[in-house]
Amino acid sequence: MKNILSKIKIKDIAEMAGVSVGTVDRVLHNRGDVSMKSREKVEKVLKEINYTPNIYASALASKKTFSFIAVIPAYKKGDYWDKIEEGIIKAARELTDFRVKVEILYFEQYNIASFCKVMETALEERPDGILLPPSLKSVTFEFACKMDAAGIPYIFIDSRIEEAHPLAYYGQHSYLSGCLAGKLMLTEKPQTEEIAIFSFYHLGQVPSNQISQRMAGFVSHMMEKKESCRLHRATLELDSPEKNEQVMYDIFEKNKNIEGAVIFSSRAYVVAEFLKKYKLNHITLIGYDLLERNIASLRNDSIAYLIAQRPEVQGYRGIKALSDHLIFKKQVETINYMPMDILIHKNIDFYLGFANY
Amino acid sequence: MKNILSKIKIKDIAEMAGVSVGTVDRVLHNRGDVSMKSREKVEKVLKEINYTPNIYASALASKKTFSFIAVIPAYKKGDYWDKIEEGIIKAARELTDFRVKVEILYFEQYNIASFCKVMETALEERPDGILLPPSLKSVTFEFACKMDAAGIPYIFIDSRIEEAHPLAYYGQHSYLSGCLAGKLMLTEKPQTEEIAIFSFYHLGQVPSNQISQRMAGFVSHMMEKKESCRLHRATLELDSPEKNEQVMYDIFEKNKNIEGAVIFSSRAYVVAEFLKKYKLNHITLIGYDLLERNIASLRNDSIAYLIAQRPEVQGYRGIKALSDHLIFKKQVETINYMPMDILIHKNIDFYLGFANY
DNA sequence: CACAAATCCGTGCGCGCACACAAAGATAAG
DNA sequence: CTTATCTTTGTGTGCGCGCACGGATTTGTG
Repeated sequence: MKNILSKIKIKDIAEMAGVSVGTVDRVLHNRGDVSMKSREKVEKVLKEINYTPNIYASALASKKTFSFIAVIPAYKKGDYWDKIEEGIIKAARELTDFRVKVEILYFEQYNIASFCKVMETALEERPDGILLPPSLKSVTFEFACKMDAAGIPYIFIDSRIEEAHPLAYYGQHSYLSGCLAGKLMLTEKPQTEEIAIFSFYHLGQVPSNQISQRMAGFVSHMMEKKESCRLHRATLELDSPEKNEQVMYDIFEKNKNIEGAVIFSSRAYVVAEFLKKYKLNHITLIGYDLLERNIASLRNDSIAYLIAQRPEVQGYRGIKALSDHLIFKKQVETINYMPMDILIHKNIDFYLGFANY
Repeated sequence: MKNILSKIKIKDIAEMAGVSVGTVDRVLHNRGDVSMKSREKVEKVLKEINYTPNIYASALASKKTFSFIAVIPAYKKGDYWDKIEEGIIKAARELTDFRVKVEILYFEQYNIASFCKVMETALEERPDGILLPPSLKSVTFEFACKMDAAGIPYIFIDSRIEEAHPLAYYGQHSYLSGCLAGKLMLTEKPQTEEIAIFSFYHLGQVPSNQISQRMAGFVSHMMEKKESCRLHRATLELDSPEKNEQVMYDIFEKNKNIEGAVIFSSRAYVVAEFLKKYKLNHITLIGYDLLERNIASLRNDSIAYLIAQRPEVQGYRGIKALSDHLIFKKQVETINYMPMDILIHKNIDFYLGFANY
């Protein structure tokens, strides 16, 4: 009864194989200096039993230290990246007893020069692993190659670059999340013939793959299921509330038949707050991500659906993937699409009240 | 730079306080035999620094062993309880190095005598913690009292009994998940005036709180939002496919205007497969839980929505709550409602492809 | 055949902690 | 002041493992 609890340990293996623990250790970590005969004896035993080392004892005894670097955009509180960082920090805490240090470096979002600079410093530190969201494809790919060359495993979060070879990717399937938005729109407004699509854009900014792919998915779904539907596109700007208000006013004024609106960035609240202000509550708005202002708008019904992608889990699992690979020698799955969580007024509270880790 | 990695240890505290490690240990675990003077010295240091013990070293050194018992219904593969057990086993694996043994005992679902018998044996084993889904209220409450008296912490999963005092509860808010079903139904079929509600029932069975509360939530939502809507209730039986088919045939034949159907148990596939067979694809069906046959029906569009509640997470967190409480001395949240995940054809694959732990 | 070099292997220490045990100090009783 | 008793404190051992060092065995060389 009791010995269910005590796992097989190296000492047991040594006895079974008729060698010393040192030899078993050398075989397990195959660091040489073992004769064929002993190696075979040990390997035979290993094949028979199912040895799983006590990773805690192992970490305790190990003198190796690890340093990971997470490179993410500087963010404001309540932002999408805030959640990502939350997950990174949670993972970091759990790993301190394994001698892992996680450093977070920030770059200016949409600014490619800033991204490059931060990545350079990250590489200079020669960390054991790096976590980053891809930026401009060509540039990111260059860094990916450098990391490959330096033998530094790296994790992509948020979005993905096909050409690179990260240890793992954690993020949404952007295109299909766009289709999902389309599907939700048609469920909510099966009859509608006109829909508004808003994008944020700023001159000189790096466009987001993520967002353009969502849009592509949405458009393709609409084309397929309701070809007759007209899509009105409009562009908003960061930090230009008056201008944005004008843009929205124009589009909704000119096209009274619009019954639905979508916004593929995480700033749906900009549109939501406009709809609220002008009491356009016949318009179904669909957005992405659980920013605080988005949630508020979901609660007051100016947003109908939010599609979420568990950013905190992306950060958490990203870091964990590095430690699984480097420390615990576990196989890690390469492509990890996040669930596309559908949040509405009715279920948001339970979602928020729950830690997704 | 490097010493960020090395945390404060007991030895450090001992030096700072000018006592030996033994004394610090005695203060930390307050097991007496410490003079006021030394205690104060140590506590002063503890207040200044933020000591977090290395739980792995601690577990390694500790001679304590723990035994948990999980009491769950016997299930068939692919069932809801299969997922729960999956989570329990995952947690158990992670805890073996902490000298935790988890034993799973099965009772016959809906059979109160069987439940009692299994609970008796569980109690006789005097485990350190018990995890169980409440059965009949009065009976479960009695066992709860016994466990309280014996000082055995217990976890409720799946559903909840207000009167008892479990260490924690993990499960859905049944009533509100019923409301959610109502909301989804009205989104999908805003015009419908007739809806069918199916229940499973068997003579002598213990009725499920879970299910009746979901129904209550659904009905109340419909009453509030669309009073005119007529709800047709019908009862199905386990293992009576022909009889069930007759019941369904009758209800849909007699009420040609029915455009929606709901089923609050996890066996939506029974209705779904009927709808598929008779090509009643104008009927929107809403069900619960990701049984394999439900998923198949979601994929072939005979189920429109499935509401899921992360059963594997319930099992996992339930066991983890016991170890958090008993071993790691962490505070555990008492009421933990699971997110109400909304699954449709478009997002099911990503949900299934992802481990929710 | 002696001795050096190379290969192989066992032992011992320490990671941070829990816990037992013995030592030392304080107090009481004679 | 001595001895017995109780209180308080320090030290030592081992949990399972990684790792280094030194010893044992084999092989090679003159």
